[in-house]
Parts: sequence; structure tokens; C-alpha cells
Amino acid sequence: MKKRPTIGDVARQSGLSASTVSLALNQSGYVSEKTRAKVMRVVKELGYHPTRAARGLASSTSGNLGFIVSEDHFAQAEQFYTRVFLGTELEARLHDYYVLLTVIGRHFTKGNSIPRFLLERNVDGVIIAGSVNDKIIEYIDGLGLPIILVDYQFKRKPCSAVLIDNRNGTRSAVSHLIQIGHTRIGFIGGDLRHPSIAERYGTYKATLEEHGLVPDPSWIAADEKYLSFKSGCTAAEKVLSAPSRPEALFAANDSMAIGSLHCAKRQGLRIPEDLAIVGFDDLEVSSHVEPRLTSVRVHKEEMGRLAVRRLVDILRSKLTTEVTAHVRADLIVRESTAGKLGEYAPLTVEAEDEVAW
Amino acid sequence: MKKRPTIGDVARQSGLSASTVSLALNQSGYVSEKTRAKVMRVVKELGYHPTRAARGLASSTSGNLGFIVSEDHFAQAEQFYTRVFLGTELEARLHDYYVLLTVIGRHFTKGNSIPRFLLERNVDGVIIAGSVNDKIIEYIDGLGLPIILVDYQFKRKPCSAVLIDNRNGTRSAVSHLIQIGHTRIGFIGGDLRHPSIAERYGTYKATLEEHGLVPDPSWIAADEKYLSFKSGCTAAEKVLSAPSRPEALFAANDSMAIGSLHCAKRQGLRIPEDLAIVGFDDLEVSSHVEPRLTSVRVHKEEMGRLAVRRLVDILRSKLTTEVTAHVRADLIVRESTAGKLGEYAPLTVEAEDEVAW
DNA sequence: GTGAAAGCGCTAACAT
DNA sequence: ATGTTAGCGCTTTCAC
Repeated sequence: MKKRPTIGDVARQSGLSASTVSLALNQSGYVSEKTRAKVMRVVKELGYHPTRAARGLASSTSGNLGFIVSEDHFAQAEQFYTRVFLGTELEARLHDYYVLLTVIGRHFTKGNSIPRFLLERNVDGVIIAGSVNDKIIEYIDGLGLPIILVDYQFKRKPCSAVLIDNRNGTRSAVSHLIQIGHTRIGFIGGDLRHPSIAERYGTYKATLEEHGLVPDPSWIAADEKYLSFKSGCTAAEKVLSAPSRPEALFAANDSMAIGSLHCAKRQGLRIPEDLAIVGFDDLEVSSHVEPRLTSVRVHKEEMGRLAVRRLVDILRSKLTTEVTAHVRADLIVRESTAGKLGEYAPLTVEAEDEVAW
Repeated sequence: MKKRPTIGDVARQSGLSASTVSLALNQSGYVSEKTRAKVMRVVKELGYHPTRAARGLASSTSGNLGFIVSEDHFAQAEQFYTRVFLGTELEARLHDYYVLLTVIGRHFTKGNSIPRFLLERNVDGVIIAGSVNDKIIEYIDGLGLPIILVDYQFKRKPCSAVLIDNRNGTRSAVSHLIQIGHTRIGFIGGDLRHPSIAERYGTYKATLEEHGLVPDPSWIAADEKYLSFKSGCTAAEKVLSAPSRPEALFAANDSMAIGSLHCAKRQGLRIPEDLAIVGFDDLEVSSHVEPRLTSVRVHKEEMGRLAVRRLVDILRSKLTTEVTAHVRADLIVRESTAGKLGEYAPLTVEAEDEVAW
């Protein structure tokens, strides 16, 4: 078993010193083109590749990015966070980073709940997806590691974030319901501590108000603890049993929307004739339920990619300005509100073939 | 900014040498309980945590596992591989490993197509999911890294693998169709180079034969290049246009099954009355299509977990025996074959509430 | 522009 | 059972 070549071998073979080889390899300028070319030749000849651990030790750099998501979020919206994570993974690859994923629990006080990659200095920066205990943010910040928040906001300190344009997304969803003739529009939601959900709820009310509509309190179920399928069922049951039930529902996310949809169907309601439903997130499954769910599309992978791009920018050039990006959230009209397609001539109707498979 | 403590600090504080501290920390035996206790106390006191890079350099160990999946597979069966990956991730965490994910292209000759984590010696072992170019397996083997295959087999050399019990899975699916009265049973598939698919196809034919049934060749569409939703549509169109069309379909996976389902519905066929359909994999979406799809459940996370467990066993104890594990594949009967539930009194009927949300 | 020297923080023989 | 001694392979001042 022949040993793999080290930087020393490259130095010897090219008649240079290890430090020069290192400089040449790391694009550090200060190396003549001629030298660099020679180094590259020998590197290729020998099939040399630096060892990550050695680089890490010498440069206090790991080549990894940490991805943190709370247990709760991940368990209840796996489809969502998985795709964000995939986005980070794909983008990180382009920049020669790997992503270490970790799921954290509610409690942060216990020492063992700190992600190992932080304790071992095994990441150069961190992406946090969804809401978390703010203490972890402060802890990471204290470590001096750059942080990018995805779909979450930190109030106490400016922090770069990639957010969803919940305002416009919600506005287009609710406006759509109004436009196709509904006035009795309910809300299905929960976990209002999450900024995104709170924003969707707020914009739902604001949009109705702008149109001179006032929702009956019994049409609103916003106190579910989770945003899950099951919570959607529960919430819908509550709302649909109201003496004067709503004729349309805006759900805080697709899981709840689908839960509501199932519940409504079980009660014998026809969707969208008896009840129109709009969700938020546009999960893959949403275009497969029957009727197919109208939803606000969130570009999940893109959010992950943006987060990585931002993080890498910071890492590579030591930028420190906090930047907040808002990704679009576009309404995708499907059968759960459109009825027979075309009937209401909605602005955006997804062709059946567009289903992303 | 105070520097983090090193092993030297722990040594000093506890009046021991760095090597003793190292031994104590790594459970290496050979350390008195008394000493270990003292070390632990100081470690806690100082909040010491070893730096991954330093450990790596000194011990030629990375603390990472590599996860490789082909671009093609990942793009076409993301739902499947994502869950396997999640399984590895969750299990790896229990054993203090992180998983580095990489997607590889078809071609392997080009040097730059070798996963960077291999070149940089940044993983201690590798999990390969789905079929890949065998050269990569040989390359990794040449590196001396342990490999666990998931849903794939390597012929030239014994290699540990976590496989799906396709035989029993397929047998139960096809038997179910026969049991509920069908005799004209078609097959929807493709990419027969994949061992799992080939096995499902083979067992499909064998099972029919055992029951004295002979499928008309026009009922079989097994030459699609991909196993995608779209391929499922195409294949179903072919098969359903046969002069004497089949009354039931067994699809090689759920994506194709759902493609077939859409296609059949578009042609005005009622499912399951006019055409019964069974898939394989039991993706999350399968329990949300209408009618809900009967499928063979594959425990994807469990496959990932098993692979990691095996890999860690090898890493920790230097085991070298190749082991092949087969994970169960159980039929889940839903509406795409059961019709009104209970009509055929199938063995396993999933309650609606069982949907994993 | 290039080289020499000094670590980075840890593990692993080997000695005691 | 514990300490001594060497590195692991690379980066990074700092001279020249």
C-alpha cells in the first residue's frame, strides 16, 4: 500500500518549498505564474490532494457548514426542511463545503445539547432553519461563527437571514379567494410564535380588512400547537362546526391545509364547491391530493442555496454586513379553489404536466 | 476573546500528562478510575472539548461517513433516497459521526468526478445507495475504506449490503392481485440493470407462473429508461392501449405506479374497478393520491440506519466479515386495489389515521 | 516571489 | 498506570 503524496513530495518534485506549494495551491497571489504552473503539473503528476484534517489544524478551518433545525420543526415539516437542507447541500458543493446536519431539542441549558460540531470546532459557519431557542444563536455568535437564519428572525441583534415574502404570498392567496367571490374566509393555523406564521395570520386579517371584510372569530383556529396534518384536521373540525361556517379557508401551511381538506371531505363537503382551500409552502404532496391544492409556492431549495451563498461570501471575504433576503412566494392556483379550471380565470394556473416529478 | 482550552491545559490543571488525558478521554482502558475521574472533573471545569481537526490529523480519522448516490437516482427517486439519507444521519448521530452527502455523475474516469471527501481523506467509511458505476466501488475499496451498499449489489467482490426483500414484497403484491380475482396482470417498469428492479420483474413473472398465469407480452412495459412519474405515464399508455388490456398493474415503484394511475384516470378508467394498481416503496405521497395507492412498504430510514450501524461496527472493531441484511417489504393495501375497503377482506388494510404525518 | 521555521492540538509508540 | 517523545500534513508569519 503506497502512501499518498504529501505537500512535501510535491515540493521536492518541483524543486520548491512546501510553503510555496501551499501558496500556489491556495491562490494566494504572490506566486509567479511560472511557479504555479510547475506546481500544478507536479500535483497532477503525483495525484496530490491535501488532507482535510491537516489543513484544518493549520488553518483553523473545517470546510464544513453546520445546518441546525429544531426537532419539532423537522418532525412536523420534514418535507419543508429537507428541501431547504438539500438546497444548502447542493450549493455548498459548488463552493467546496460540506454540510453537517443536526437536529436540536427544545432545551439548551444542558451541555450535551450543544451540537457536537460546534464543540469540536468542526464548522466554519452555521445555518439555522426555522425558529429555535434564541440562546443557541447567542452561543454560536459568542463563538465568533457567522450565522445565517432561514425563515426565522432574531430580534436582539442584527443577523443575516433568508426570509419568505409572507406578506405578498398571503395577500395573493387571500385576494384570490376574495376575487373568486368568497367573503366568508377562515384561517387555519397555529404556533403563532413562529414569525412566518404570525406574519401570515396578520396579513390574512389585514387583507380582509382592506377589502372591508370582517371574519367571524369562529372561522379562525389559530391556537393549534403544531402545524401538522393532524392539527389541520382538528382545527378544521372546529371551524366547520361553527353555526355559520366559512366558505373558504386559508391555512398557514400545506400540512394543515391538507388536514383540513381531508376533514372537510369526510364531512361530505365538496371542494371547492362547498369549501375552497388555500395552503402555503407548496409541498410536493400538495399537487397530488384530490382535489389538487391551491397553495403559495415557497422556493425551499433556493432558500437553502441563498443561505449558503451568503455564508460563503462572509467566510471568503470577511464581510460583516447583515443582509436580509426575501424570497418570492407565488400563488399556484389548483383545483381546491379553481373548481373546473378556467371557471374563475385565475391569474396563475398550473398545467398538470408541471408537477415536479 | 479567550482562547479555548487545549488538552495541555487539562493536563496541567490535573497534574497529568497530555497523553494520559488523551487515554482517559478515549476510554482506552489502561487508566485508573481515580485518574479518569480527575480528568473528567477538570475537563468539565474548563469546558474542554477536543478539536476535530487535531484529532483527525493525529489519528487519521475524520469522524465522518460518506454517503454516495448517483445523480440519476437522486433526481428520479429523491423521496426514496432522501429518507435513506435521513436514516443514516439520525443513526450516525448516535455514534458520533457526521454524514457527508455527495451526488455523483455517470462518468467516473474524469478525476474531478471523485467525491472530494475521498480525495481529502475526509471520511472513515462510505455508504453507497442505489446502483453506481462499479469503478467507484473499486476505487473506494482500493483506498482501504469500508463500504456498505444500500439497495445495490456488487458482484466482483463480497461487499456488505443492506437490501430490500424484493422477492417477498413482490410476491405479496402480485399474490394480492391474484387473490382479489385478477388474472390479467401487467407490469410497469424500467431500468432493469438495477438489481432491485430486475428482481421485482423476475418475481412478478415467477409468481404469475406459480399460479398458472401467463401474462400477455403487451401487458408488460419494462423498457423505460427511468423509473419516474413520467415514465409511468408513458408505460401505462402503452400497456393500456393493448387490444386486450390488463385489469391490474404491478409497478416497479410508486413513482411509476402513480404515473400509471394518473394516466389511467385521464383515460376514464375507474381505479380499482376498471384497473387495480399496486406500487412498490410506499412513498409518502402514495397515501395521498386518489385513490390511495396500494404499495409495498420499504423501510427507508431503517435501511440507512442499518448501513450506518454496520459501518460503525466495522470502524470500531475492525470487523471484516461481509454481511448482507434484507429488510422486510410489507404490502400495504389501500384503495387502488381494495375498492370499497373490506370488499375483498385483504390481509392488511391501513387505517386512514395511520398516514404518517 | 520564495524559503525557513514554527507551530496548529492531538494521538500513539515507547519507555518507565 | 503514567510520562516522554515524536510526529500527523499543512499553513503562516517572517526573513531574504
